[in-house]
Amino acid sequence: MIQIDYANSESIYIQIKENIKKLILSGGLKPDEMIPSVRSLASTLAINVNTVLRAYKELELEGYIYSVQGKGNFVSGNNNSLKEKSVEDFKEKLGKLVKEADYINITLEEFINMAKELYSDKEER
Amino acid sequence: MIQIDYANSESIYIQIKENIKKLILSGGLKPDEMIPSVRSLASTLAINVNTVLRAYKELELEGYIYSVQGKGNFVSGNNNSLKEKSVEDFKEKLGKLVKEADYINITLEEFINMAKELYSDKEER
Amino acid sequence: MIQIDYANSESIYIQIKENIKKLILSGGLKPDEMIPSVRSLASTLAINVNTVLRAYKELELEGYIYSVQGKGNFVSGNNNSLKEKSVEDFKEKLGKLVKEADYINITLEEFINMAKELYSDKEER
Amino acid sequence: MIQIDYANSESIYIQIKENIKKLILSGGLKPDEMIPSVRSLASTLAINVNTVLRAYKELELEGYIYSVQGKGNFVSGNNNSLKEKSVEDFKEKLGKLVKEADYINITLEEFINMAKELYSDKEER
DNA sequence: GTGGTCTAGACCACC
DNA sequence: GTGGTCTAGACCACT
Repeated sequence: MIQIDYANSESIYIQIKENIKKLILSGGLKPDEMIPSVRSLASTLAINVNTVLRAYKELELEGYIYSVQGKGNFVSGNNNSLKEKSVEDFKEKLGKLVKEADYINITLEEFINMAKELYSDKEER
Repeated sequence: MIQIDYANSESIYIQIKENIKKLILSGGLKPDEMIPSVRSLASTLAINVNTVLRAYKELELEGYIYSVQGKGNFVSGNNNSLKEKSVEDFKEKLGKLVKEADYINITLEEFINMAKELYSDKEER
Repeated sequence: MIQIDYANSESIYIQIKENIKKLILSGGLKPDEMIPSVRSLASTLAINVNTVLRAYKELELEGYIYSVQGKGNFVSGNNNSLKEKSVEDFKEKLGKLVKEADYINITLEEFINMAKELYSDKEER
Repeated sequence: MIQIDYANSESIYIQIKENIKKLILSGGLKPDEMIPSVRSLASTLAINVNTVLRAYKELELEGYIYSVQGKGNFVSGNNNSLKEKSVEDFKEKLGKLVKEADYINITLEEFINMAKELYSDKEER
């Protein structure tokens, strides 16, 4: 369910955060569903408990999950505001990429064609 | 010519690297043109010589520039392979973004519309 | 495990790099094995932390190792592409040496004889 | 006759030295033949006079050339001892390469085959 | 504990 | 003047 790539330069807690965010936004984790306990996830991934704790704490601060003392951590219910925020984040990233495309002289047409290709690549899978 | 954003979380030497890469790829710096000396750039940006040196060293390792003892640092000549590499890097980033779009249910049409908007934003500037 | 020759004109960080490259290519260091921490190696060799850091950073850029924040530096997994690259590098060096042999009128036979001698020297050791 | 590669990490005066050494050892420059004057070579290569001076001074120290005040620099006559020395240097380099071949598991057969190939490549040219 | 960034300053080699 | 190496030490982030 959650995977860590040690060769990735991103720190472990960030990878956990991103992983869970994606699961929530894609619907893999439903509202009020329980996510793995800090200790079980730490032992599954063979990492330190503190690392998982930090990821969960930040997810809570950002509104993705809520924690219930003595019971566990659960997916937050108000998905809509989260989606909006993530769409905005996405647009910002797209904006940066468009700027970058400009530097290496990639036209809008080329950009769209690449995107189409990559989209259809996914569907074939 | 080169600017540093201290509010940016990227480290200084990475910002210098990216800055110069873009200048080279966009044609702002021509092959065999000399780039600012480590000392002059360091004093202009009010940073340490070693920080600039580090950025330049990595640019050299990646093939963007070459350095001549006692003379300075110069833009590398083989621009074509660099462009190819940067287009590939770009495609990889686009691929990641497309995956992300999938998580938040952004369709190809929506994606393309956003891209078009962002492209025209640029032209208006 | 790693040794520095101060009489050698090569700089310290280059010697560390070459040393570790050889250990990885010869199999002395296995994939995903941890290499000495920057601080421990620095104190063992009685050199500055930054010098080790620099060697490790370049090894990472060249794909020989990967670094994990807070954990350490580890041998990269994709040994095959590294071996290919090192064989190519080797061929290039051999090519230069053959050219040089030409300048001083060393024939192919003489060249091969020298090589045979040097190879058997090794085995006797 | 003499060429400088600015993208080469070797310093310019070393490149000039090596270039002239090769010309002498290969017979391109005969004993007592005059080599280009410091000033003419400097202007031909568009480099500083001091750089050429340094190269010539070292070549003189190593016995490859001799200089006559007011007349110029000339190829040394005692080629034999120079050849011997260069053969020894060559053997040392070959020794290092053989060691390196060992690290990446290149056998004597493979080594010889590569050398043969590279030798015949030359002849075809 | 681990790695990563930056500074200040020294010293060397090359042009 | 140019780049390159190394040191010592500070401070930060991550596990």
